[in-house]
Amino acid sequence: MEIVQHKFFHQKTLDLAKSLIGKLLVKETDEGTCAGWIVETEAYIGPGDRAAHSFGNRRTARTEVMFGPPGYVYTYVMHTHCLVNVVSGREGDPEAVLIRAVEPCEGVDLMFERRGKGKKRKELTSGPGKLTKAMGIVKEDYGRSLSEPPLYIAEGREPGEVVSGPRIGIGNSGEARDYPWRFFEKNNEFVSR
DNA sequence: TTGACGATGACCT
DNA sequence: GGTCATCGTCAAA
Repeated sequence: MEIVQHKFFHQKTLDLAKSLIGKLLVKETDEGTCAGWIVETEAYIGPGDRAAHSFGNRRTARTEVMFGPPGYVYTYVMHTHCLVNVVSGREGDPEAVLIRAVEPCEGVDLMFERRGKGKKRKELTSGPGKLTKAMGIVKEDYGRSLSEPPLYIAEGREPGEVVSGPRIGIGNSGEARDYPWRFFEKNNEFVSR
């Protein structure tokens, strides 16, 4: 598995969100290694994005990592689930890319064990909360570098056609709700919704 | 301290 | 399509 060059993270957040499609998200644990091709992402650009946790440069213990340099992990706990983001933007710019869905590549048996044997393959990683559970990504991964094990981004495959659209689940966020900042691989069955 | 509130998913009808 | 589980984070008291 070839880890991406660190400079890969040094591009505009919207470009990074699109570039991540087709890359591999890899997590190594004591139980084994899981990897999946990224098929769906969303960009969150703090300063002017009402839907982002870092809207208006709001800086708290939780959003702190987004103010640092790109290429680090921002995990967020939602109800009983955990969501994973890639920190983007220059140091001082609180931007991030949410990974919403991946297609299983390696460690599929382990994913079934974590998600439940009875599940369909398609149900394994077709959502932001599902993929973290399938791959064993936890809130303790907050702040890790994505350029080294146990959690990293690796070169993957050439994606099919990548299209964009409005983001999901951000309800009452003013104009930001309609920004086409969600990117996904067209006709891929692992894309959520 | 406390209370309100989700970038969701699973299960119900 | 609707409900609810259930918990960290944040801001106010």
